[in-house]
Amino acid sequence: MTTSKKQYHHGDLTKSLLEAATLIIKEQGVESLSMRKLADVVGVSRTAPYHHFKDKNTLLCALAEQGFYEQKQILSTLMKQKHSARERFTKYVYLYLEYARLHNETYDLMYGRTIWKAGKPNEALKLASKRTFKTWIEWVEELQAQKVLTNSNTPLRIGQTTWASLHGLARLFIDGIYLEQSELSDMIEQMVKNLCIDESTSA
Amino acid sequence: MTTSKKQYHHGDLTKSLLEAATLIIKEQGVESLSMRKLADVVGVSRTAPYHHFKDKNTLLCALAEQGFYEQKQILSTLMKQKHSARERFTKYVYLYLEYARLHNETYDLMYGRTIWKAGKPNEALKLASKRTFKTWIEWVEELQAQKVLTNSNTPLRIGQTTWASLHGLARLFIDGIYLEQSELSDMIEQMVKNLCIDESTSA
DNA sequence: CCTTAATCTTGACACTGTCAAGATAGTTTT
DNA sequence: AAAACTATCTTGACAGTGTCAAGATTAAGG
Repeated sequence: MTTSKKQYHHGDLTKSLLEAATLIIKEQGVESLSMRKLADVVGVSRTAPYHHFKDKNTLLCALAEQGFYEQKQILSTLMKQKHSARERFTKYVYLYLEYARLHNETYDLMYGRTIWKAGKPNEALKLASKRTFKTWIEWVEELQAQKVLTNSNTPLRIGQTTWASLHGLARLFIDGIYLEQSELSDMIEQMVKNLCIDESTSA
Repeated sequence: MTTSKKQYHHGDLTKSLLEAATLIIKEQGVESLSMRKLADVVGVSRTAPYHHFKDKNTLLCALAEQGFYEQKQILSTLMKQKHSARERFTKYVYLYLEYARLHNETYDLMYGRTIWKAGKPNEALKLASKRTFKTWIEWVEELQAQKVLTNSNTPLRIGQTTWASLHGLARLFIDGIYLEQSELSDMIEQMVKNLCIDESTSA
């Protein structure tokens, strides 16, 4: 697909594998990604991928890792925007759910049990997730100072519970439990109301 | 295990399978439950279970279904208790997370993608989940009337978002992302604050 | 007692992850 | 340029999975 078919050496298999895997999970779901099919798609023998990823789990970790970079990017961008703090937070909630919806299979790898419970997360993955989380907590601290999020607890705790709420909403949608896509934005609005300090107080 | 070893007919295989499966997922996780191992544990040939459950998926649906009955039980019990509405709600949040923690593998089947996305949920399962959800929404309506939950939206919407928040917290714990069990009750308290109307208002 | 229906078993197939050993092709050293 | 080395890829194999088709065994009903 990438280069001519009959090369013994592929060129950059690692990269090709990640790209193909990303595409497969997006179109067919994580559960139908197999090392063998992946190898076949890339045009290489069944075990070739094992010279680039120790495990299937390691491959999945790499995919999840990418997701964390993207998500951290979203965060950083939003933190630096003009607009009011409250507007930016609201926008973030929208973006968070949009990310989850658009990259739902990656999202599942990032926060699902496939890696975090069953398989064991990579060191690289742990690091990436920690960094993203840290960025989030820093923003929460700002948002507390700006009277968008409550001050009734530490940034860590508020960050955890707020994120948990977003995560829950995301999961219900991407796991196919809330099906009505049309109700999503309504729920988001309500969620924001739950999470933020009453608007009249901050104004 | 249940009866003497050499019976050709097992007695009540359906029941034995469910019991054994429940035990296996509790001790080893859903992902390491296989039809063949299950059959072996119960002392029967590999394909015998297929005369009682069309699919592996169907078996899993049955397990999830049981979970919904238990959860509805918790709900109903709590709705009828004395105490103030707010106390009961707080208690429910604790119980919800306790259930998720104690039966984390069942919880995953109930609300996870294994069934709802990958496999297809049973009719029986859909019904059970709908009933439980309906009970929940009814209670939310009461709680709104009693000024515990906000009135700023319909019972359905408030029920959805509130539940999403609980679900998110539950998931982060059972999927092994928040690991500190000690922080749980602190998070629960904060979550309740987020979800409920300010205490001073309702008093 | 003999038929019928319920229940369970054996064999088989296609698929999975992964290991060990060998093949191939660039790279480096002599 | 020849030889040694190393990175990369392949073939073969094994144990495990879900599940189907066909046959064996036993309980229940007439």
